[in-house]
Amino acid sequence: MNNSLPKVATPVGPAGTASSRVFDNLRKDLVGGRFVAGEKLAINALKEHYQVGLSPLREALNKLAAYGLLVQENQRGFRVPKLSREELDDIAHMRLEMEGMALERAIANGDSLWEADLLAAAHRLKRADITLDKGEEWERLHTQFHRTLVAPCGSVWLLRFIEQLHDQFDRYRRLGPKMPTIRQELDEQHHQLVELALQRDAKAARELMDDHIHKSYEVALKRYQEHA
Amino acid sequence: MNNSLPKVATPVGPAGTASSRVFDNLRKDLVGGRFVAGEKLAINALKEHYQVGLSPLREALNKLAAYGLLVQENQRGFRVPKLSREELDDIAHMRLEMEGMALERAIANGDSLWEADLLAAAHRLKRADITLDKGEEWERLHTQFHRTLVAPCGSVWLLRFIEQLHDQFDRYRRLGPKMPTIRQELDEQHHQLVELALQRDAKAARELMDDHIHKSYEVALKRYQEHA
DNA sequence: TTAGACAAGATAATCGATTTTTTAACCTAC
DNA sequence: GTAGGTTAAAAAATCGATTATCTTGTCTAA
Repeated sequence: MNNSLPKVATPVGPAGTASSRVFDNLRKDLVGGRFVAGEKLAINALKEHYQVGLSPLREALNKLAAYGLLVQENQRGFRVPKLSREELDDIAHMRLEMEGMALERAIANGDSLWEADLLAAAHRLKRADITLDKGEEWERLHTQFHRTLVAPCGSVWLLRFIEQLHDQFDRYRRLGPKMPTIRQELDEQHHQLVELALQRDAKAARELMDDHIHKSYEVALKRYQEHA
Repeated sequence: MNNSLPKVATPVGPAGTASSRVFDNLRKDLVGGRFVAGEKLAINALKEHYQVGLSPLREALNKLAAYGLLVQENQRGFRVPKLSREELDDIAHMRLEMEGMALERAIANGDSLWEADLLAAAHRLKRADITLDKGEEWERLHTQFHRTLVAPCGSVWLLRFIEQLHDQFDRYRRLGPKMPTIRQELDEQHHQLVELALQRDAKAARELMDDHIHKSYEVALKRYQEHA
């Protein structure tokens, strides 16, 4: 086969449409706390910032509103949702229920490929942590680790909800700077979770997951309270 | 006060923006089965059908995609999601977990205003059924009843997920024509649910809710299997 | 025949400009 | 001073047209 002129290529292109690109970037920035909660978005400024036209930008904003990372009010644009203690409690509580459920099911269903993925994800996460990266890459790997952990739970909708809750939770967790002490503790738990998962100890794994979410919750709460 | 020239009025107008109007209509039509699963949407045809311009229509489509009632593929538009036995099972299973949880919490939290709302919602639903309405109104009241039942569960996110699951579930349930026999049975359960809720019998209520969802699931499954 | 190339038509995505609505500032009458 | 009203500016929503991409049918060469 002659490959002098690769037909379509773009095998790992930076995604197709302007709309999807700005959606990804906005989502990252909203979750990462680069907007202040309650703020009204200045669409023209966003247009410049993300270097897109009005139409793709508005389409991205609409998607984010349906996803819950923005609030849309008829005729008066888009806002970043407010933060509240009540909502943080709600999100954490839902994470407890849903990730616990998902983890138990994943441990029941996961095959050996899953075990390998899990070890790999945990290892990548640990290395990124050692590297003391600026954080963005650690966040990506952290998300990926938790995603992998529950991936074989067997429910597409459960995974979808969990992902949504993570994004919401991270709006609180990522309000402030890193807290090295507790972070170490949480990192330790990641590895323990892998071990328990490999041992197929669903009960212990769920208890540890509960504790993990509890500790994360305390971090998020502290940051929320210290925030303003 | 002189009311010769009512200034702004529109106190209960048919919603503000073209985008939100077409979103509501499309959502209703998608849930009600007026599109065939897997179908690719012809945007120009929709523009005519819903009498809107391209921009508000696309914004609505984007929101519906983020919500899960449409699938968006880069550069090739929007499709109605396929139906599958696996997904129906998933949705039903998630409904069991989440509505059960919500009902228990609602029974723990609900006040006397809730009791009144619940009785009212159940009564309206029963009357609509007697009227043998074309169905659209019954559907609205049915949704409203289930929403009321779990409303005071205390979790905004749980309610949000349940609503999303209902929309998805209804894509299956509303595939075919009504089934009067089983419908009667399900209607009966609505009233029993109210009774158990008023008695604050969380355990029995949850069991009945499980059964209710199971029966609905069987209806939906049958319709899915008979469908094509 | 059939895989690949090509062109024409259809559709999706985006842009630039217009229309509509809200917001803010100012004014006036009580 | 303050409620109500007017208007100018700003912002949101929408439109009409353009650009980019995909799809389909046809043709050619092996």
